[in-house]
Amino acid sequence: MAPRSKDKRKKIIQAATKVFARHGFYHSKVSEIAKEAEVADGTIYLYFKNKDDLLISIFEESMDQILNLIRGEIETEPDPLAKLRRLVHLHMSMMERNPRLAEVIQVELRQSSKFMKEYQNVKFLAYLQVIAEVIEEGQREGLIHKEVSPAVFKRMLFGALDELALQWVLSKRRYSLADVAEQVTDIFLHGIEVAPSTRIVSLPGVAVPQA
Amino acid sequence: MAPRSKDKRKKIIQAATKVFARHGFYHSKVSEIAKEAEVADGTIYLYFKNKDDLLISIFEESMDQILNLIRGEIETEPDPLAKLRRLVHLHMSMMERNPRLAEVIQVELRQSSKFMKEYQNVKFLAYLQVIAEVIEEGQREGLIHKEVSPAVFKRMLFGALDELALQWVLSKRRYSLADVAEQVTDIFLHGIEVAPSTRIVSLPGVAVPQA
Amino acid sequence: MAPRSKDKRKKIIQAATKVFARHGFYHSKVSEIAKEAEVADGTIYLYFKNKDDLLISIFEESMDQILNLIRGEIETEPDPLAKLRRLVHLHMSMMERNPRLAEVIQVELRQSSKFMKEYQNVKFLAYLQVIAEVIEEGQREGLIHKEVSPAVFKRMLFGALDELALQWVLSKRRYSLADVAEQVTDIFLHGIEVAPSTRIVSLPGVAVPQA
Amino acid sequence: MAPRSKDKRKKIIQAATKVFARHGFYHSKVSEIAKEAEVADGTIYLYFKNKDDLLISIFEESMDQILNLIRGEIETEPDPLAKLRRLVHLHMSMMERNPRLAEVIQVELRQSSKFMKEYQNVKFLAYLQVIAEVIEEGQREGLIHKEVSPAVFKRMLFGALDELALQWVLSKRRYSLADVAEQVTDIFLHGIEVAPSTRIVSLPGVAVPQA
DNA sequence: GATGAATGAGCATTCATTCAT
DNA sequence: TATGAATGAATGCTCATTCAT
Repeated sequence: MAPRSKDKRKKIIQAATKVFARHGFYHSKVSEIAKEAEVADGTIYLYFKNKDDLLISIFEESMDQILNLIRGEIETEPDPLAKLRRLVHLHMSMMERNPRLAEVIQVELRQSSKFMKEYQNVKFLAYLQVIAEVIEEGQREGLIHKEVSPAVFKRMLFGALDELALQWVLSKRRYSLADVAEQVTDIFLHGIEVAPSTRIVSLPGVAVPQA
Repeated sequence: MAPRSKDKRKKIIQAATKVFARHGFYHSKVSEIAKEAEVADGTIYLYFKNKDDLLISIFEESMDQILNLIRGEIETEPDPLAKLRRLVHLHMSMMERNPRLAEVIQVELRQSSKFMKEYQNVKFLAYLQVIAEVIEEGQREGLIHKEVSPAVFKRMLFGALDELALQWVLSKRRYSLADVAEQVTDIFLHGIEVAPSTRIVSLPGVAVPQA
Repeated sequence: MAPRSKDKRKKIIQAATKVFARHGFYHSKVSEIAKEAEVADGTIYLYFKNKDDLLISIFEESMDQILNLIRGEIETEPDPLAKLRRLVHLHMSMMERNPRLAEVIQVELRQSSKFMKEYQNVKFLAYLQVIAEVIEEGQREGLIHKEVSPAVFKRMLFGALDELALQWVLSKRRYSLADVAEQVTDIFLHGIEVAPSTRIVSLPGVAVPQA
Repeated sequence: MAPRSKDKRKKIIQAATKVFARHGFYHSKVSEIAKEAEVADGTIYLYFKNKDDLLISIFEESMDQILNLIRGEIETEPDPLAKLRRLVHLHMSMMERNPRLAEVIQVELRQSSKFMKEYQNVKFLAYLQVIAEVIEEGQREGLIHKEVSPAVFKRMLFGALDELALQWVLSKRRYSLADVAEQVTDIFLHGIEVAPSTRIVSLPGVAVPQA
């Protein structure tokens, strides 16, 4: 029952990621995944319960890796604000380095969230929790406003990153996601509003110095 | 097109929204939509090219409505910041009032953006453009930082709203989205960081006044 | 939902009977049945729930016909013994006239009795019941021994007829089943034992008159 | 073949009998048989050509045993009629002692007779032949009517026994087959008809002595 | 001999779409 | 316009069998 090799499982996961990214989950054929992985159709079923399980496994294992990487990396940052900046940067650069995985996660996660309603996406929730914890830490240290709800913020941030990564994927990755990451952090940390005290009213016909 | 026909088309759109929300696009059967709309299976093909076209039409028409509503409503607001606040609020309350439509847009939009890569989702882009224009207006008026890229911001904001609405849909709508809208605006407008000048270091054992 | 024609259903039943007789239930392909019936594969599923249902329907409808025929025919017979003789004859001649149906019933009934354990084969039981009732009638009229259990006898008779019909089917129907029917009735009615009183002991070397 | 191998073959046969009885031939998996026999899947193919061969072997070997047993046992009986009675009794008690084997023979034999049309079921034919020989012997001795065709009778008897045993198996073996055996012999030996000379007409209102 | 991971042919069933009425 | 019976292409999954170890 225990399949012979770890390699084969990995090859199937990689092939499935590739194929799902190419055609989308529903339009992907198990036989194409098998061909891509250079195994027989039936072999896939030695490692995965069914096609759905394959998709779920891609998520779980990717999320697990991302989670571990991020947890390790942000630990070394000096304060919660720096951690947040680092987290955003890591998220985007991981997507940038694994565009096919990005595509699957971006495009299929929503779809799957439907058929995985019962399935508790533990890994994904853990990922969001990392964000929430950084916020809470920042609040305890007086660096982040107490009014900010960690539960709302974690989803806002993820949603923003997710949408930007999707756009990047769909645009055929023609620009740098890392640059985008900077802007995201700036906006979330400072907001977009010019503070009223420093505001300079722009009057028509009058040249104004730019901030 | 006779008025009678307009009704039928509308009934089909509504039935499809209901059914797509219930089962997701791929698991929805045309025959079930027909039954729900109280028309024959074949009748659907008199109004829509195929199943995909049905999904696209739901988007287009909903987006159109949302777009028109938002454009009209924000026009009356005094300044770009108020417009932004109003836009966020409208987005969320529309979702709140049309949960089934919300579900289709939230859950199926991503999926569809994949299989409809060629199809340019004009209405959706127009919606994003409204956001960008408000930002540009704010920047011209000196109310919004010049460094903020409207192109990036519009997707960040949409992504954040989208994710929060999805969460709300999946949570079976147990809380108020309108309340969430407030928090979103606050964070985007003010950021989450406590300004260094006003920062109060929290020292153990020393009671500190809260901001 | 209600399919257009009675004819189509009948054609499918006949095609299935043919194909099941040719290859056996498990080796028959739905697509071959469809081809034989000159309908599309999917059409079969408008009339039958699935492949099993097709087999069950063949049984039910055949049994129903046989049952009705037999009930009508034996009614006209003067006494229970004549009814029994007629019943056996009818059973065999029906098989003889519908060899393919015979093959399905003979060969697949047993197999199916396995997967139809839950399914109560009402028609078959009704058929057996007809036999039992004739026996009971004969016992009331003093024509049949009281010790004979109708419940046992009905299965004995059916088993005997069934086995003989099977053999006839498998032998490529090279002899007359009607003739066999006569022998069956004789044996069941008179037994095989020569009554002791009329017994003539056969002595070696002594010619004995044959009965 | 080493003694060790004989054991393994036997274990496989027994496991297969068990599994076939449980699920029927077509729904039984070779892997389940292997598990039941505590051998590897591949091992089965060292002893049997394929799954069909496994079924055939069960028949052949069981029939062989039954045949030898019956031949030995009936030899000691004084006359053909006693031999017949004994044969029926032995058949039923063997089934009663090996219900799983009974199930396979009863339920799967028919099915198999189909897909094994080429395969001549020599052992089964030999079994039937034993019956025929007893009849012929009885006819030579003047104990059995000359008109009875041994070829027809052997199948009638087998069919009756088979059907009764099947019914017993399907009824979850809730009654004694040995008792049934008695009735079968009585009916076949004496018939069911009350001899006209001894017939007592049952008149309403008149008490009649029961035979 | 024994193993069990790997193979891949095989097939029932679904459902979007058509078209005769 | 409207119908809905008929179509038939499309595919996930099973499991008997093989063969390298």
